Amino acid sequence: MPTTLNIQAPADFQLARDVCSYGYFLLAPNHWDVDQQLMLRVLEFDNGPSLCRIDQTRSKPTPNIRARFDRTLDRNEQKIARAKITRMLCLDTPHAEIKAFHKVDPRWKKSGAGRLFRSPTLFEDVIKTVTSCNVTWPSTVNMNRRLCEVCGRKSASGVPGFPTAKKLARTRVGTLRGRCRVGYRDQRIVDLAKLFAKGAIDEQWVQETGSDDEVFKFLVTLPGIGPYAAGNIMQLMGRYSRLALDTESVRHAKTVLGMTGTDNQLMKRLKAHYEPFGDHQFRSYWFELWDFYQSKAGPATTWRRDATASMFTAANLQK
DNA sequence: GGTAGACCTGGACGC
DNA sequence: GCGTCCAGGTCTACC
Repeated sequence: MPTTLNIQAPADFQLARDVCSYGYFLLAPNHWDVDQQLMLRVLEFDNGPSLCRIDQTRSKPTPNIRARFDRTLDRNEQKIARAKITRMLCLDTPHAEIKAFHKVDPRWKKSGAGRLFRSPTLFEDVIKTVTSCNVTWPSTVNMNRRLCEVCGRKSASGVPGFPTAKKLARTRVGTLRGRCRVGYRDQRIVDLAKLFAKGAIDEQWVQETGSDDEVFKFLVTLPGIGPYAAGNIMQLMGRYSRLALDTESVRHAKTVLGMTGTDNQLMKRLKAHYEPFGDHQFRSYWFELWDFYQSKAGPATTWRRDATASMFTAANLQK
């Protein structure tokens, strides 16, 4: 009998708002079902992947997350599934932390925004970040779809998941370039996968115990990870004290914040602008950017994965 | 420490 | 439909 898990969420958690809060919810193998307002994706286990449907029941006093799988999970798999879903949905971010953010930046108190969607594993977040560098959004969408189709294992339902570090560490660079169309990122992806697969990255230190400064310095030593990617990976680990500045930030500075100057000057002004938000500055920056996107394309909860590739071309954002 | 150029893909545009 | 241009972050070489 297929497994169903119930996971208690923090009192302020809202599935639609908190899933549709960061672009990775649109990248394969994630699939936001707009009509049913639920998340579908394959989760990876040692015994094989399983397609999971995640929705929310409004039980009291706190809402429940319901995860329905396409096969039976054993006890160990259930424990792993809970941990992965908790990471994706930031269920371990307590209401108190969100309230602290809203105290620093009250603009988001009414909507309750504060959690940012992420992947079930740090490895997937790192690879997704590499596929978002030096490329426009449609290419990022395609790279992730192809990585899953070419290298991911299929669940009982026939839907592929995201490839594991072990799998990508053994994948030929020619396959990544030729079939997944990742371009020059091929070798960097394999090198990163090898580091994760052999345990050369202390995930507990990176995610929990290291200081923000130490972790940032470490991340920029990894292949394919520069200052932007490191800042982005930091926020995906729940470390919001740094910005991840790219050309989108420059556009935001000009069009939304009304700043002027050269790109270098704008980067410095952006840092100064968000400095007062302290440990929450990435959140403040990101929800401003997210608001802009939603003003262009409607509520993120209505975005369909396959349509966003054309919605977020540079030309459309300039309009 | 700062800067220039290469890396690769795919969208936009002109013909 | 084809060819060309350009955007995008990281890395390396060079000053």
